[in-house]
Amino acid sequence: MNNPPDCHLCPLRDGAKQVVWGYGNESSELMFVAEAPGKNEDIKGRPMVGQSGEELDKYCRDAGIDRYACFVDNAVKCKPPGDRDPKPNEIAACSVHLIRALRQVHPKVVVALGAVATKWFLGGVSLEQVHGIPIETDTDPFPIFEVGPDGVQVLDAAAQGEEPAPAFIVVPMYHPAYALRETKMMAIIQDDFKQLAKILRGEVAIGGVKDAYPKPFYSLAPPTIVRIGPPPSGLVAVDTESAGLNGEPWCMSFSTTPGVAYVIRANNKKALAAFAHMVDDPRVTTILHNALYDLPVLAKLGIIPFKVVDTMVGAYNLQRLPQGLKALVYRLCGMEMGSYEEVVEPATRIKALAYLEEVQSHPWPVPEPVLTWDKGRPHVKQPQPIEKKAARILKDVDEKGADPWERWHGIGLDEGRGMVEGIIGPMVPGYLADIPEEQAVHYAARDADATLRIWPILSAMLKAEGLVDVFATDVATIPMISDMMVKGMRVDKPQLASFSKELEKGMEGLAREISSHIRGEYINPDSPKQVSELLFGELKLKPGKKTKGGSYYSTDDDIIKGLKDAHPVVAPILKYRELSKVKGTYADPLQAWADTGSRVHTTIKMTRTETGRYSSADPNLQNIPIRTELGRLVRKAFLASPGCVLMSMDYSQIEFRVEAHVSQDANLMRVFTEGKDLHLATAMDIFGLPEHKIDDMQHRRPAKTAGFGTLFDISAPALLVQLENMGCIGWDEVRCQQLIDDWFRLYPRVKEHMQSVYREARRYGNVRDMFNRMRLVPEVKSAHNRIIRAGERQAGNMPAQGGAQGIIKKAMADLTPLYKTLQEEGDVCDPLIQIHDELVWEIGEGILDTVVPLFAATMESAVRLSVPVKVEMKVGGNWAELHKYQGGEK
DNA sequence: TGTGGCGGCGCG
DNA sequence: AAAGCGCGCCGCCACA
Repeated sequence: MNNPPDCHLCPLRDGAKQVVWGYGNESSELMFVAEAPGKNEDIKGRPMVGQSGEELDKYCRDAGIDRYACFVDNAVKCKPPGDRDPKPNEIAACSVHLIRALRQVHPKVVVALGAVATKWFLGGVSLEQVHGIPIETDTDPFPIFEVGPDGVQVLDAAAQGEEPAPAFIVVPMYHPAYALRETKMMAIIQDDFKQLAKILRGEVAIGGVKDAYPKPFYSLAPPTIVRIGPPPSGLVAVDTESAGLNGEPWCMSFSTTPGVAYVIRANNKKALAAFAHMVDDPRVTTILHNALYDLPVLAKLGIIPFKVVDTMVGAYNLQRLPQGLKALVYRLCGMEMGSYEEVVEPATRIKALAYLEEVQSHPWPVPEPVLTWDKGRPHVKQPQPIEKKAARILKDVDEKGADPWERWHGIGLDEGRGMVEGIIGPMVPGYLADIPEEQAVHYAARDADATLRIWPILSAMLKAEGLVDVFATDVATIPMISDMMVKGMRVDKPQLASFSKELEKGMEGLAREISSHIRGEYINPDSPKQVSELLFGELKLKPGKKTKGGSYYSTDDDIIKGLKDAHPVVAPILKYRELSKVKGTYADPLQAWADTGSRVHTTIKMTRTETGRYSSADPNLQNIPIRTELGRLVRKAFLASPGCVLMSMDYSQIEFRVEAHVSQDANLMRVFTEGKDLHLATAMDIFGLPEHKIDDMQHRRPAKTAGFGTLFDISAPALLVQLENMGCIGWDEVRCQQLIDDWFRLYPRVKEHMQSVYREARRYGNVRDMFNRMRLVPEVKSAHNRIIRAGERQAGNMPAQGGAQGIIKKAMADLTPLYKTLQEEGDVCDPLIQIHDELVWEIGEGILDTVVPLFAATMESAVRLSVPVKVEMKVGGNWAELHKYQGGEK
């Protein structure tokens, strides 16, 4: 390669040790182009030789590709400082070198590793959409250039008498370095390398899947729609679009034939009624993409489908597909979709500007000064008046083309935006209603078309992967999950408000107490860094581990709890943290989340976790405090409605029961069939003591902790930390290791089962739980031991966590017709939230005697295991004070 | 001024 | 050498 001796085309060279030129076989048909050198590359002068280089090697080897027979280069040849992304001007300046390499090597296939390289070759495409898809470049994408004193000059190739650069195939991929951070991405990269091998063998169509219906027909539904009958296929894909402040439905769209879709406007009552009748039919399956969003909207339109499937859930079950409709349908059907934001953007912009003009033209109250912290000292800051902020945004829109919507929402609610929105209402985005109807109809219809087209493909993939039952179970829980979100949980707003005040007072007192212990210096107890400098710097206390970043010593609870006796400042710091957490995460936000009826509505995500669990967000109702007295005061503010009680149904020891079932360990199974307390029985056995000699702290708690640890493959040092934390005395690493060994000696098949799961993971790169739910563990095929071990632990935990989820999901499906029937009969029986092994309900007092035994029996018989399944039922007026249900209560 | 990573911590 | 699974959210702080 005729590289220049050095290069100063951009400022990056000044901070780099050397220019890292492309390297390798210059007559290779395959070339890799990554982003920029990192630390290792900068030292060694070769591209992709650090950790991500090793990762690249491994993926290549596993796919049968010889990386060392290839040419490897970067889009940018000098290491950016601090490993930041290279800037556009740096990339542009460095292009001359990449073009030279491409012309010299003239590869047939170029792998673009990462977003920067992909953008260089293909422009602004989404990697989520196009990764692994071979795309042909233009005939001669690379101009001849000349580097002169004025910079880079592009010359006309033909005029220079040069041959045009030969066309080649670009395969965009995620960068291995990204996979090292987000190890789940390894699955996608590994798949793409397998795909690359096929591309090299000429087995893959260039450009990906072709859109089979490039000229679709989308339209407002004709008047004859009122006579619509069930489609011959029994399949109808449906989507909804909302507009207006309260998310009022604007239309729904449907498709029963690929490439054809219709839109029914929300005001077309007759057509909606006809459609509602059509889908309320056992012969018709309604296909939705993200049913949890659409079902409540459809309900508002009077449409309650008889049978629903969800393509987003299908994509989730398959694990290696994008969940967004746009990327999904591009990859599966080659169909291109405009984004909603793009479609409504012009309207959003117009409305935002008008809003900001109004804000700017009013005088607003001067904001109160805010107390902040600056280098450990309190500091009073005078926030900018909100009308000034609005003016600033308008100016930036004019001068820099800023996005007015984004900028306004970048202002914190407590920075004036909340006040303004309280008075003139929030800024309203553009809706489909605000753009020309033809465009709106096209956009809305296309989603239904896309959903219909992906369904048969997903359906076949689910079948091929043995995931039909898993999918069916997930889909069967949709109605209950949807109801939970719509119903919400009742909170006592005044109680939360006064609690917050008390917490604030408490925090002030603690902050004073903390500062009284140090030499006139203030610290912000909310700052881990300042706390660390105080404890381990000024006070010279004995530090534990460093933080992950390594810049200072960790101050987490586990570490500094043990320092309470070493210095009196430690205790108030920990207490302050507890108060701060409760106030900032629960007491304050929950008030704000509550609707006018004092109910908080969470968003439950069915497609988020690796193990099949649900997650809850905005607000998260799955992590309301329970373990400390103070935290329970938050829980106490969750109330039952008048005439109702809260009911909690909790699977007892469900993960261990699942483990007993899947491992078939005789001892573990006996514990449960004989109805014993697992951890007590374990402690008696391990310590060789009769029950009356078992001490909780000395025996049962260690056995319990070790037991839970085995499900995660805990290490002896980690177990030691746990035990010491709980106040168990006399443990060391050796004894902890012994305890773990003893646990497994007592339940030997559990260990064998875990090891067989590791083998399964290493062999297939994925593991299945007892319901055949699949979890990918691409980590086991990493080049790095630490990551492989983490992958194995994740794999080992999947059968228990996934299995437990499978059981409660089946129970939820079984309970759905029961509670729906009660509701139809006029009773109050509402599911509120699922917390992994627990369901919380709001139940009319009068029907408790019916509901408790019926629901308990339903949950306990949802699946048949080799051991009994037990449920604990508790009721009460608030969520903190539940008691075992005895029956016969009022 | 706005953003994202990190430390820390709430739950199962 | 590091050595615990699964989540979401808060405040701080470095950085652009």
